[in-house]
Amino acid sequence: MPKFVSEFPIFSVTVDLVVLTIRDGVFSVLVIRRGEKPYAGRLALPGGFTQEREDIEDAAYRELKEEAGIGKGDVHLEQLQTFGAPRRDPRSRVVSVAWLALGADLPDPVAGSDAAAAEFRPVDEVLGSASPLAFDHADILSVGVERARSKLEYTGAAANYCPPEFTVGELRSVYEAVWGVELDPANFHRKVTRAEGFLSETGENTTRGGGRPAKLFRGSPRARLNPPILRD
Amino acid sequence: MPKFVSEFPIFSVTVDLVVLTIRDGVFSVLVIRRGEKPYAGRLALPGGFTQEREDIEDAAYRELKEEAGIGKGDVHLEQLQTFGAPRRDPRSRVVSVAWLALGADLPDPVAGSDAAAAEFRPVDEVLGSASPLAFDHADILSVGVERARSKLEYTGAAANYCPPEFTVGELRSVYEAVWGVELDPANFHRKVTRAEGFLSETGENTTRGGGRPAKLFRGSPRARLNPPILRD
DNA sequence: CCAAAAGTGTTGTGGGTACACCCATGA
DNA sequence: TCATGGGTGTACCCACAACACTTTTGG
Repeated sequence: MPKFVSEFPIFSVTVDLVVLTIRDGVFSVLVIRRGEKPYAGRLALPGGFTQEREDIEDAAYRELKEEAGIGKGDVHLEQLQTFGAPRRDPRSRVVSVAWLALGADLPDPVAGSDAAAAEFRPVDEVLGSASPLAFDHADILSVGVERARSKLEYTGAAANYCPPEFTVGELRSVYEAVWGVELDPANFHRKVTRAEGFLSETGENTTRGGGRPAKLFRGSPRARLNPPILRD
Repeated sequence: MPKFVSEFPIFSVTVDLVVLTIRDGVFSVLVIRRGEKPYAGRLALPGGFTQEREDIEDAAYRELKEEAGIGKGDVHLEQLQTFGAPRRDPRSRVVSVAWLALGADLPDPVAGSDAAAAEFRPVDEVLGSASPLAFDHADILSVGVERARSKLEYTGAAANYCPPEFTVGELRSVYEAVWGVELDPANFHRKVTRAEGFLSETGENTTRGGGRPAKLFRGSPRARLNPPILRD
Protein backbone atom coordinates (compact mmCIF):
# COMPACT_ATOMS: atom_id res chain seq x y z
CA MET A 1 0.00 0.00 0.00
CA PRO A 2 1.49 3.37 -0.97
CA LYS A 3 2.11 5.97 1.71
CA PHE A 4 1.76 9.69 1.21
CA VAL A 5 3.16 12.30 3.60
CA SER A 6 2.22 15.96 3.89
CA GLU A 7 2.78 18.91 6.19
CA PHE A 8 -0.74 20.20 5.53
CA PRO A 9 -4.05 18.66 6.56
CA ILE A 10 -4.81 15.70 4.37
CA PHE A 11 -7.88 15.59 2.19
CA SER A 12 -9.07 13.05 -0.28
CA VAL A 13 -10.88 14.39 -3.30
CA THR A 14 -13.56 12.28 -4.90
CA VAL A 15 -15.92 12.82 -7.77
CA ASP A 16 -19.59 11.87 -7.59
CA LEU A 17 -21.77 11.66 -10.65
CA VAL A 18 -25.40 12.57 -11.21
CA VAL A 19 -26.05 10.83 -14.53
CA LEU A 20 -29.47 11.73 -15.90
CA THR A 21 -31.27 10.39 -18.91
CA ILE A 22 -34.74 9.56 -20.10
CA ARG A 23 -35.67 5.89 -20.30
CA ASP A 24 -39.05 5.00 -21.76
CA GLY A 25 -40.26 8.52 -21.12
CA VAL A 26 -39.16 8.50 -17.49
CA PHE A 27 -36.56 10.90 -16.10
CA SER A 28 -33.97 8.56 -14.61
CA VAL A 29 -30.72 8.60 -12.66
CA LEU A 30 -27.85 6.13 -12.58
CA VAL A 31 -27.31 4.52 -9.19
CA ILE A 32 -25.14 1.71 -7.92
CA ARG A 33 -25.72 -0.78 -5.15
CA ARG A 34 -22.91 -0.49 -2.64
CA GLY A 35 -21.09 -3.72 -1.84
CA GLU A 36 -18.85 -2.44 0.93
CA LYS A 37 -19.10 -0.61 4.19
CA PRO A 38 -20.06 2.00 5.01
CA TYR A 39 -23.64 1.94 3.76
CA ALA A 40 -23.23 -1.59 2.37
CA GLY A 41 -26.29 -2.64 0.39
CA ARG A 42 -27.55 0.91 0.01
CA LEU A 43 -27.97 2.74 -3.25
CA ALA A 44 -25.45 5.45 -4.05
CA LEU A 45 -24.29 7.67 -6.85
CA PRO A 46 -21.37 6.38 -8.89
CA GLY A 47 -18.03 7.98 -8.15
CA GLY A 48 -14.53 7.46 -6.85
CA PHE A 49 -11.20 8.93 -5.88
CA THR A 50 -9.34 11.45 -7.94
CA GLN A 51 -5.81 10.33 -8.70
CA GLU A 52 -2.61 12.08 -7.88
CA ARG A 53 -1.92 13.79 -11.20
CA GLU A 54 -5.40 13.72 -12.63
CA ASP A 55 -7.58 16.70 -13.45
CA ILE A 56 -10.84 16.50 -11.54
CA GLU A 57 -12.80 16.66 -14.78
CA ASP A 58 -10.79 13.74 -16.16
CA ALA A 59 -11.54 11.84 -12.99
CA ALA A 60 -15.24 12.35 -13.61
CA TYR A 61 -14.95 11.02 -17.16
CA ARG A 62 -12.87 8.09 -15.97
CA GLU A 63 -15.40 7.05 -13.35
CA LEU A 64 -18.16 7.44 -15.91
CA LYS A 65 -16.32 4.93 -18.09
CA GLU A 66 -15.36 2.55 -15.32
CA GLU A 67 -18.64 2.45 -13.47
CA ALA A 68 -21.12 2.81 -16.31
CA GLY A 69 -19.32 2.18 -19.57
CA ILE A 70 -20.15 5.69 -20.72
CA GLY A 71 -17.66 7.41 -23.00
CA LYS A 72 -16.72 11.06 -23.32
CA GLY A 73 -18.83 11.64 -26.42
CA ASP A 74 -21.94 10.06 -24.95
CA VAL A 75 -22.82 12.76 -22.44
CA HIS A 76 -22.68 16.42 -21.65
CA LEU A 77 -20.68 16.83 -18.43
CA GLU A 78 -20.61 19.89 -16.20
CA GLN A 79 -19.53 20.60 -12.69
CA LEU A 80 -22.33 20.77 -10.18
CA GLN A 81 -21.16 21.63 -6.69
CA THR A 82 -18.61 20.55 -4.13
CA PHE A 83 -19.59 18.89 -0.88
CA GLY A 84 -17.11 19.18 1.94
CA ALA A 85 -18.74 18.78 5.34
CA PRO A 86 -16.16 17.31 7.75
CA ARG A 87 -18.13 14.15 8.61
CA ARG A 88 -19.79 13.41 5.30
CA ASP A 89 -17.68 10.25 4.97
CA PRO A 90 -17.19 8.43 8.27
CA ARG A 91 -13.84 6.98 7.20
CA SER A 92 -11.79 10.10 6.55
CA ARG A 93 -11.92 13.67 5.39
CA VAL A 94 -13.28 13.51 1.89
CA VAL A 95 -14.24 16.45 -0.25
CA SER A 96 -16.41 15.45 -3.17
CA VAL A 97 -16.77 17.37 -6.40
CA ALA A 98 -20.16 16.48 -7.86
CA TRP A 99 -20.75 16.44 -11.61
CA LEU A 100 -23.86 16.46 -13.73
CA ALA A 101 -23.91 14.22 -16.81
CA LEU A 102 -26.77 14.38 -19.31
CA GLY A 103 -27.18 11.82 -22.05
CA ALA A 104 -29.57 10.38 -24.59
CA ASP A 105 -31.01 6.99 -23.81
CA LEU A 106 -27.87 5.42 -22.38
CA PRO A 107 -26.98 1.74 -22.58
CA ASP A 108 -27.76 -0.51 -19.68
CA PRO A 109 -24.47 -0.56 -17.85
CA VAL A 110 -23.43 -4.23 -17.83
CA ALA A 111 -19.98 -3.91 -19.34
CA GLY A 112 -17.23 -3.42 -16.77
CA SER A 113 -16.87 -5.25 -13.50
CA ASP A 114 -17.67 -2.17 -11.44
CA ALA A 115 -20.64 -1.48 -13.62
CA ALA A 116 -22.37 -4.72 -12.75
CA ALA A 117 -24.23 -3.13 -9.88
CA ALA A 118 -25.22 -0.01 -11.80
CA GLU A 119 -28.68 0.71 -13.15
CA PHE A 120 -31.01 3.53 -14.05
CA ARG A 121 -33.90 4.26 -11.74
CA PRO A 122 -36.64 6.87 -11.99
CA VAL A 123 -35.56 10.10 -10.31
CA ASP A 124 -38.81 10.43 -8.36
CA GLU A 125 -38.48 6.93 -7.02
CA VAL A 126 -34.92 7.45 -5.84
CA LEU A 127 -35.59 10.83 -4.25
CA GLY A 128 -38.77 9.70 -2.60
CA SER A 129 -37.45 6.35 -1.64
CA ALA A 130 -37.95 4.66 1.67
CA SER A 131 -34.34 3.48 1.36
CA PRO A 132 -32.44 6.70 0.98
CA LEU A 133 -29.12 7.09 -0.79
CA ALA A 134 -25.80 6.58 0.99
CA PHE A 135 -23.72 9.47 2.39
CA ASP A 136 -25.08 12.89 1.40
CA HIS A 137 -25.94 11.61 -2.06
CA ALA A 138 -29.60 12.54 -1.73
CA ASP A 139 -28.53 16.17 -1.34
CA ILE A 140 -26.24 15.88 -4.32
CA LEU A 141 -28.98 14.34 -6.43
CA SER A 142 -31.42 17.06 -5.46
CA VAL A 143 -29.00 19.75 -6.53
CA GLY A 144 -28.35 17.93 -9.77
CA VAL A 145 -32.00 17.44 -10.61
CA GLU A 146 -32.84 21.05 -9.90
CA ARG A 147 -29.95 22.20 -12.07
CA ALA A 148 -31.03 19.87 -14.87
CA ARG A 149 -34.58 21.18 -14.68
CA SER A 150 -33.62 24.82 -14.69
CA LYS A 151 -31.20 24.38 -17.56
CA LEU A 152 -34.13 23.52 -19.79
CA GLU A 153 -35.57 26.96 -19.24
CA TYR A 154 -32.72 29.02 -20.56
CA THR A 155 -30.58 26.72 -22.69
CA GLY A 156 -30.74 24.05 -25.35
CA ALA A 157 -29.78 21.41 -22.79
CA ALA A 158 -32.82 19.30 -23.66
CA ALA A 159 -31.02 18.21 -26.81
CA ASN A 160 -28.60 16.29 -24.61
CA TYR A 161 -31.36 13.80 -23.88
CA CYS A 162 -32.06 13.26 -27.57
CA PRO A 163 -30.25 11.42 -30.34
CA PRO A 164 -28.22 13.62 -32.71
CA GLU A 165 -31.25 14.16 -34.91
CA PHE A 166 -34.67 14.48 -33.38
CA THR A 167 -38.14 15.84 -33.95
CA VAL A 168 -39.81 18.71 -32.16
CA GLY A 169 -42.16 16.21 -30.58
CA GLU A 170 -39.27 14.24 -29.15
CA LEU A 171 -37.80 17.41 -27.76
CA ARG A 172 -41.11 18.29 -26.19
CA SER A 173 -41.33 14.91 -24.54
CA VAL A 174 -37.99 15.66 -22.88
CA TYR A 175 -39.43 18.77 -21.28
CA GLU A 176 -42.49 16.86 -20.22
CA ALA A 177 -40.49 14.03 -18.67
CA VAL A 178 -37.98 16.24 -16.87
CA TRP A 179 -40.49 18.76 -15.60
CA GLY A 180 -43.37 16.37 -15.11
CA VAL A 181 -45.82 18.56 -16.98
CA GLU A 182 -47.73 18.58 -20.25
CA LEU A 183 -47.00 21.26 -22.81
CA ASP A 184 -49.12 22.47 -25.69
CA PRO A 185 -47.61 20.86 -28.81
CA ALA A 186 -48.55 23.72 -31.12
CA ASN A 187 -47.10 26.50 -28.99
CA PHE A 188 -44.02 24.50 -28.12
CA HIS A 189 -43.37 23.91 -31.78
CA ARG A 190 -43.52 27.58 -32.66
CA LYS A 191 -41.42 28.54 -29.69
CA VAL A 192 -38.45 26.29 -30.34
CA THR A 193 -38.44 26.58 -34.12
CA ARG A 194 -38.44 30.36 -33.93
CA ALA A 195 -35.73 30.72 -31.29
CA GLU A 196 -32.67 31.94 -33.15
CA GLY A 197 -29.76 29.50 -33.28
CA PHE A 198 -31.56 26.87 -31.25
CA LEU A 199 -32.52 24.25 -33.81
CA SER A 200 -31.20 23.62 -37.30
CA GLU A 201 -33.16 21.66 -39.88
CA THR A 202 -31.50 18.64 -41.39
CA GLY A 203 -33.89 18.51 -44.34
CA GLU A 204 -34.77 14.92 -43.49
CA ASN A 205 -38.10 13.62 -42.31
CA THR A 206 -39.06 10.71 -40.16
CA THR A 207 -42.18 8.78 -39.45
CA ARG A 208 -41.13 7.03 -36.28
CA GLY A 209 -43.98 7.39 -33.85
CA GLY A 210 -46.77 7.32 -36.40
CA GLY A 211 -48.78 10.22 -37.73
CA ARG A 212 -47.61 12.82 -40.17
CA PRO A 213 -43.86 12.69 -40.88
CA ALA A 214 -41.91 15.15 -38.78
CA LYS A 215 -38.93 17.23 -39.74
CA LEU A 216 -35.65 16.25 -38.17
CA PHE A 217 -33.51 18.81 -36.39
CA ARG A 218 -30.11 19.07 -34.83
CA GLY A 219 -29.80 20.84 -31.50
CA SER A 220 -27.31 23.22 -29.99
CA PRO A 221 -27.05 22.04 -26.40
CA ARG A 222 -24.91 25.03 -25.46
CA ALA A 223 -27.15 27.60 -27.10
CA ARG A 224 -28.94 30.09 -24.93
CA LEU A 225 -32.70 29.95 -25.39
CA ASN A 226 -34.13 33.43 -25.70
CA PRO A 227 -36.82 34.05 -24.73
CA PRO A 228 -36.77 31.28 -22.15
CA ILE A 229 -39.42 28.64 -21.60
CA LEU A 230 -40.46 29.29 -18.03
CA ARG A 231 -41.82 26.67 -15.70
CA ASP A 232 -43.69 29.12 -13.35
CA MET B 1 5.93 21.13 11.54
CA PRO B 2 3.10 18.60 11.74
CA LYS B 3 3.22 15.52 9.56
CA PHE B 4 0.16 13.85 8.06
CA VAL B 5 0.23 10.38 6.52
CA SER B 6 -2.30 8.80 4.16
CA GLU B 7 -2.70 5.76 1.97
CA PHE B 8 -4.58 7.77 -0.66
CA PRO B 9 -3.23 10.54 -2.88
CA ILE B 10 -2.84 13.71 -0.87
CA PHE B 11 -4.70 16.86 -1.74
CA SER B 12 -4.81 20.21 -0.10
CA VAL B 13 -8.14 21.99 -0.24
CA THR B 14 -8.19 25.76 -0.32
CA VAL B 15 -10.93 28.33 -0.60
CA ASP B 16 -10.66 31.33 -2.88
CA LEU B 17 -12.99 34.27 -2.60
CA VAL B 18 -14.54 36.50 -5.22
CA VAL B 19 -15.77 39.38 -3.07
CA LEU B 20 -17.85 41.82 -5.08
CA THR B 21 -19.31 45.13 -4.06
CA ILE B 22 -20.08 48.52 -5.51
CA ARG B 23 -17.80 51.40 -4.49
CA ASP B 24 -18.72 54.88 -5.67
CA GLY B 25 -20.86 53.39 -8.39
CA VAL B 26 -18.14 51.07 -9.65
CA PHE B 27 -18.45 47.30 -9.62
CA SER B 28 -15.39 46.22 -7.63
CA VAL B 29 -13.59 43.13 -6.45
CA LEU B 30 -11.40 42.52 -3.42
CA VAL B 31 -7.80 41.62 -4.26
CA ILE B 32 -4.63 41.22 -2.25
CA ARG B 33 -1.05 41.89 -3.14
CA ARG B 34 0.94 38.68 -2.72
CA GLY B 35 3.99 38.95 -0.50
CA GLU B 36 5.41 35.47 -1.04
CA LYS B 37 6.41 33.18 -3.83
CA PRO B 38 5.02 31.98 -6.10
CA TYR B 39 3.66 35.05 -7.88
CA ALA B 40 5.19 37.40 -5.30
CA GLY B 41 4.07 40.98 -5.89
CA ARG B 42 1.16 39.95 -8.09
CA LEU B 43 -2.48 40.57 -7.33
CA ALA B 44 -4.56 37.59 -6.25
CA LEU B 45 -7.91 36.71 -4.81
CA PRO B 46 -8.04 36.31 -1.04
CA GLY B 47 -8.13 32.74 0.20
CA GLY B 48 -6.37 30.07 2.17
CA PHE B 49 -6.21 26.49 3.33
CA THR B 50 -9.15 24.60 4.73
CA GLN B 51 -8.41 23.15 8.11
CA GLU B 52 -8.59 19.57 9.17
CA ARG B 53 -12.01 19.51 10.79
CA GLU B 54 -13.47 22.57 9.18
CA ASP B 55 -16.43 22.70 6.84
CA ILE B 56 -15.41 24.28 3.55
CA GLU B 57 -18.09 26.93 3.95
CA ASP B 58 -16.75 27.80 7.37
CA ALA B 59 -13.29 28.07 5.85
CA ALA B 60 -14.63 30.60 3.38
CA TYR B 61 -16.16 32.69 6.18
CA ARG B 62 -12.97 32.44 8.22
CA GLU B 63 -10.79 33.69 5.39
CA LEU B 64 -13.26 36.47 4.74
CA LYS B 65 -12.78 37.58 8.33
CA GLU B 66 -9.03 37.10 8.45
CA GLU B 67 -8.14 38.64 5.15
CA ALA B 68 -10.74 41.35 4.85
CA GLY B 69 -12.35 41.86 8.23
CA ILE B 70 -15.72 40.91 6.79
CA GLY B 71 -18.17 39.17 9.10
CA LYS B 72 -20.81 36.56 8.40
CA GLY B 73 -23.68 39.00 8.40
CA ASP B 74 -21.99 41.44 6.06
CA VAL B 75 -22.24 39.42 2.87
CA HIS B 76 -24.18 36.84 0.94
CA LEU B 77 -21.92 33.85 0.36
CA GLU B 78 -22.46 31.09 -2.15
CA GLN B 79 -20.32 28.41 -3.67
CA LEU B 80 -19.08 29.19 -7.13
CA GLN B 81 -17.04 26.38 -8.67
CA THR B 82 -14.11 24.14 -7.86
CA PHE B 83 -10.81 24.39 -9.67
CA GLY B 84 -8.66 21.29 -9.65
CA ALA B 85 -6.22 21.20 -12.52
CA PRO B 86 -3.13 19.24 -11.46
CA ARG B 87 -0.62 22.06 -11.98
CA ARG B 88 -2.67 25.06 -10.96
CA ASP B 89 -0.42 25.56 -7.94
CA PRO B 90 3.25 24.85 -8.68
CA ARG B 91 4.00 23.83 -5.08
CA SER B 92 1.67 20.89 -4.61
CA ARG B 93 -1.65 19.40 -5.57
CA VAL B 94 -4.21 21.94 -4.48
CA VAL B 95 -7.91 21.83 -5.20
CA SER B 96 -9.59 25.16 -4.66
CA VAL B 97 -13.25 25.69 -3.92
CA ALA B 98 -14.14 29.17 -5.10
CA TRP B 99 -16.85 31.21 -3.38
CA LEU B 100 -18.80 34.26 -4.37
CA ALA B 101 -19.42 36.91 -1.72
CA LEU B 102 -21.71 39.87 -2.40
CA GLY B 103 -21.93 42.81 -0.04
CA ALA B 104 -23.08 46.38 0.32
CA ASP B 105 -20.38 49.01 0.30
CA LEU B 106 -17.83 47.14 2.38
CA PRO B 107 -15.28 48.76 4.69
CA ASP B 108 -11.78 49.33 3.47
CA PRO B 109 -9.98 46.31 4.82
CA VAL B 110 -7.28 47.70 7.09
CA ALA B 111 -8.03 45.78 10.26
CA GLY B 112 -6.13 42.51 10.53
CA SER B 113 -2.52 41.94 9.68
CA ASP B 114 -3.35 39.78 6.66
CA ALA B 115 -5.79 42.37 5.49
CA ALA B 116 -3.17 45.07 5.18
CA ALA B 117 -2.54 44.24 1.54
CA ALA B 118 -6.20 43.92 0.64
CA GLU B 119 -8.14 46.48 -1.37
CA PHE B 120 -11.09 46.84 -3.70
CA ARG B 121 -10.38 47.44 -7.36
CA PRO B 122 -12.77 47.94 -10.29
CA VAL B 123 -13.65 44.59 -11.84
CA ASP B 124 -12.99 45.80 -15.38
CA GLU B 125 -9.56 47.06 -14.41
CA VAL B 126 -8.56 43.77 -12.77
CA LEU B 127 -9.87 41.60 -15.60
CA GLY B 128 -8.37 43.75 -18.32
CA SER B 129 -5.19 44.38 -16.45
CA ALA B 130 -1.74 44.29 -17.97
CA SER B 131 -0.64 42.61 -14.73
CA PRO B 132 -2.88 39.55 -14.56
CA LEU B 133 -3.92 37.80 -11.37
CA ALA B 134 -1.84 35.03 -9.83
CA PHE B 135 -2.56 31.31 -10.37
CA ASP B 136 -5.81 30.72 -12.26
CA HIS B 137 -7.49 33.52 -10.37
CA ALA B 138 -8.43 35.38 -13.52
CA ASP B 139 -10.53 32.37 -14.55
CA ILE B 140 -12.10 32.22 -11.12
CA LEU B 141 -12.90 35.91 -11.20
CA SER B 142 -14.46 35.61 -14.65
CA VAL B 143 -16.73 32.85 -13.48
CA GLY B 144 -17.66 34.83 -10.39
CA VAL B 145 -18.44 38.00 -12.30
CA GLU B 146 -20.56 36.18 -14.84
CA ARG B 147 -22.48 34.45 -12.06
CA ALA B 148 -23.00 37.72 -10.26
CA ARG B 149 -24.29 39.35 -13.42
CA SER B 150 -26.68 36.57 -14.30
CA LYS B 151 -28.05 36.37 -10.79
CA LEU B 152 -29.46 39.86 -11.22
CA GLU B 153 -31.67 38.62 -14.02
CA TYR B 154 -33.61 36.01 -12.13
CA THR B 155 -33.21 36.78 -8.44
CA GLY B 156 -33.26 39.57 -5.92
CA ALA B 157 -29.48 39.35 -5.54
CA ALA B 158 -29.09 43.05 -6.31
CA ALA B 159 -30.29 43.79 -2.79
CA ASN B 160 -27.06 42.28 -1.51
CA TYR B 161 -25.21 45.33 -2.80
CA CYS B 162 -27.54 47.70 -0.99
CA PRO B 163 -27.98 48.73 2.65
CA PRO B 164 -30.88 47.05 4.48
CA GLU B 165 -33.24 49.78 3.34
CA PHE B 166 -32.88 51.30 -0.06
CA THR B 167 -34.71 53.17 -2.79
CA VAL B 168 -35.69 51.89 -6.19
CA GLY B 169 -33.18 54.29 -7.69
CA GLU B 170 -30.39 52.82 -5.61
CA LEU B 171 -31.38 49.35 -6.70
CA ARG B 172 -31.37 50.45 -10.30
CA SER B 173 -27.89 51.88 -9.95
CA VAL B 174 -26.76 48.42 -8.83
CA TYR B 175 -27.99 46.91 -12.08
CA GLU B 176 -26.36 49.70 -14.03
CA ALA B 177 -23.00 49.30 -12.29
CA VAL B 178 -22.91 45.50 -12.47
CA TRP B 179 -24.12 45.23 -16.04
CA GLY B 180 -22.54 48.41 -17.33
CA VAL B 181 -25.73 49.62 -18.96
CA GLU B 182 -28.34 52.33 -18.48
CA LEU B 183 -31.89 51.35 -17.64
CA ASP B 184 -35.08 53.34 -18.03
CA PRO B 185 -35.96 54.57 -14.51
CA ALA B 186 -39.70 54.52 -15.12
CA ASN B 187 -39.92 51.00 -16.48
CA PHE B 188 -37.47 49.66 -13.92
CA HIS B 189 -39.55 51.14 -11.15
CA ARG B 190 -42.75 49.48 -12.32
CA LYS B 191 -41.01 46.20 -12.91
CA VAL B 192 -39.47 45.73 -9.49
CA THR B 193 -42.33 47.19 -7.49
CA ARG B 194 -44.83 44.90 -9.19
CA ALA B 195 -42.83 41.69 -8.92
CA GLU B 196 -44.52 39.64 -6.23
CA GLY B 197 -42.51 39.14 -3.05
CA PHE B 198 -39.53 41.03 -4.35
CA LEU B 199 -39.66 44.32 -2.46
CA SER B 200 -41.48 45.28 0.70
CA GLU B 201 -42.21 48.89 1.60
CA THR B 202 -40.96 50.16 4.91
CA GLY B 203 -43.29 53.16 4.94
CA GLU B 204 -40.32 55.48 5.36
CA ASN B 205 -39.08 58.03 2.88
CA THR B 206 -35.66 59.45 2.23
CA THR B 207 -34.28 62.42 0.41
CA ARG B 208 -30.67 61.35 0.14
CA GLY B 209 -29.59 62.04 -3.40
CA GLY B 210 -31.74 65.09 -3.95
CA GLY B 211 -34.96 65.34 -5.88
CA ARG B 212 -38.33 64.11 -4.79
CA PRO B 213 -38.24 61.93 -1.66
CA ALA B 214 -38.22 58.24 -2.44
CA LYS B 215 -39.90 55.39 -0.66
CA LEU B 216 -37.62 53.00 1.17
CA PHE B 217 -37.85 49.28 0.60
CA ARG B 218 -36.42 46.11 2.01
CA GLY B 219 -35.28 43.43 -0.40
CA SER B 220 -35.48 39.68 -0.49
CA PRO B 221 -32.09 38.64 -1.84
CA ARG B 222 -33.18 35.02 -2.13
CA ALA B 223 -36.45 35.75 -3.91
CA ARG B 224 -36.88 34.62 -7.45
CA LEU B 225 -37.67 37.48 -9.79
CA ASN B 226 -40.49 36.58 -12.11
CA PRO B 227 -40.62 37.66 -14.82
CA PRO B 228 -36.88 38.15 -15.06
CA ILE B 229 -35.05 41.29 -16.12
CA LEU B 230 -33.14 40.13 -19.16
CA ARG B 231 -29.87 41.61 -20.32
CA ASP B 232 -30.13 40.52 -24.01
C1' DC C 1 -38.09 80.25 -10.13
C1' DC C 2 -35.03 75.87 -11.81
C1' DA C 3 -32.83 71.29 -11.37
C1' DA C 4 -33.18 66.69 -10.10
C1' DA C 5 -34.99 62.50 -9.03
C1' DA C 6 -39.54 59.88 -8.11
C1' DG C 7 -43.24 58.08 -9.90
C1' DT C 8 -47.56 57.58 -13.31
C1' DG C 9 -49.88 57.39 -17.96
C1' DT C 10 -50.11 55.98 -22.59
C1' DT C 11 -49.32 53.69 -26.79
C1' DG C 12 -47.43 50.46 -30.04
C1' DT C 13 -45.35 45.96 -30.45
C1' DG C 14 -44.27 41.29 -29.64
C1' DG C 15 -44.70 36.93 -27.18
C1' DG C 16 -47.66 33.76 -24.53
C1' DT C 17 -51.93 30.85 -24.05
C1' DA C 18 -55.76 28.53 -25.65
C1' DC C 19 -57.87 26.26 -29.03
C1' DA C 20 -59.69 25.62 -33.74
C1' DC C 21 -58.15 23.76 -37.77
C1' DC C 22 -55.62 21.57 -41.66
C1' DC C 23 -51.75 18.12 -43.27
C1' DA C 24 -49.56 13.67 -44.19
C1' DT C 25 -48.79 9.35 -43.06
C1' DG C 26 -49.99 4.09 -41.47
C1' DA C 27 -53.44 0.76 -40.73
C1' DT D 1 -62.08 5.26 -43.80
C1' DC D 2 -60.03 6.52 -39.06
C1' DA D 3 -56.39 7.45 -35.74
C1' DT D 4 -52.20 9.78 -34.81
C1' DG D 5 -49.09 13.09 -34.34
C1' DG D 6 -47.16 17.38 -37.19
C1' DG D 7 -47.80 21.85 -38.00
C1' DT D 8 -50.44 26.60 -38.94
C1' DG D 9 -53.88 30.36 -37.91
C1' DT D 10 -56.14 33.30 -34.90
C1' DA D 11 -57.84 35.96 -31.04
C1' DC D 12 -57.12 37.65 -26.56
C1' DC D 13 -54.09 39.10 -23.04
C1' DC D 14 -50.13 40.70 -20.73
C1' DA D 15 -45.44 42.52 -20.52
C1' DC D 16 -42.31 45.53 -22.19
C1' DA D 17 -39.92 49.62 -24.45
C1' DA D 18 -40.23 54.32 -25.37
C1' DC D 19 -41.30 58.58 -23.92
C1' DA D 20 -44.45 62.28 -22.35
C1' DC D 21 -45.87 63.98 -18.21
C1' DT D 22 -46.80 65.10 -13.20
C1' DT D 23 -44.99 65.23 -8.30
C1' DT D 24 -42.03 66.67 -4.54
C1' DT D 25 -38.16 67.97 -2.70
C1' DG D 26 -33.54 71.31 -2.39
C1' DG D 27 -31.26 75.39 -3.81
